[in-house]
Amino acid sequence: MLSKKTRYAFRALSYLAENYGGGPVLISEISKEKKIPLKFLENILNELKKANLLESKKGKGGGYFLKLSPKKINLATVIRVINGPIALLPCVSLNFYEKCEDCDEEICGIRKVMTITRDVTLKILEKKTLYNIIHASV
Amino acid sequence: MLSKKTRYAFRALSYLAENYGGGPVLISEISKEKKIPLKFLENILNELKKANLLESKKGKGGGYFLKLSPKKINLATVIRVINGPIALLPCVSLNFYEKCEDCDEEICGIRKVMTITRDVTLKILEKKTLYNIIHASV
DNA sequence: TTGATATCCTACCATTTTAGTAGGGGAAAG
DNA sequence: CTTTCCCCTACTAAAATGGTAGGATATCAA
Repeated sequence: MLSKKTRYAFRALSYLAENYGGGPVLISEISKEKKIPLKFLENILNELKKANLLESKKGKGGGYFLKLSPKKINLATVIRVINGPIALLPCVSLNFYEKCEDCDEEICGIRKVMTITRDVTLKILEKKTLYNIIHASV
Repeated sequence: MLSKKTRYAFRALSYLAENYGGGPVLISEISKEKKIPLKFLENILNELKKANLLESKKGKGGGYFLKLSPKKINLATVIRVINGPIALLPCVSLNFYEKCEDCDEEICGIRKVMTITRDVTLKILEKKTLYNIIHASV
């Protein structure tokens, strides 16, 4: 399951996507509108910034805004930044790979299934973007 | 990601699947062969038993064995018993559903994507069984 | 019927992760 | 040079994870 933090991230990003092109948005505004604890949100937005999804501006008239168009930010990227691996096993993860002990990867049956699972999941999460989630009714 | 406990469960079940039809297998044997901490494994096998996947026999000649054929135990079931929900969000889970606050499910874009993701994942995990993972090379 | 064998059950515990909070520092605008 | 607002470090409570300990209970077999 995705952490609460990740769900907050999606909500915040949706809000920023809706305001894309409209200049910086205050943390406090997002916090209020999307009901996300302010200081926690501060943290989340900063991580997203470090991951190059957001940009920020300090001082008056400052705030956060999307660095890329909502169509160019896919859900897999967001999940990886805030939540971590998408694969169900470390030995199957593309971005967080870790070898598993006591297991021959060549013949491991679980690994094979989890690889397939990862692939179909990624096919969706990498294709769907912030644009898709704010225009879901279409 | 699946917990270590879930991975232990899969390893133990694979062993029991390989020994299917050969009578009860000792916890201590599985523990030794699959390098799983004994008391922790005890716990896991008991949960699987309560979920009707295993049967057990006490006393001499006792142990654990699969209640159903390896072809009838699918991976989704095992994951749900030991790990919990398969969906990425509670509001999208079939077996562990929980309503999310501040979200209209009818129009929630994230929910829509996560529903699709759940469906493709389940399609695989419900189809693949213990038989598949012990005969992966085929 | 008693002892050995093996699962069952309850409770505990250390470590890590999650979900925050607190408070000051530092850049930018005016 | 002050106000606004992001940036950064540190702390903390609660829950989840990954186990351990030890006795209760059922079964078999001599």
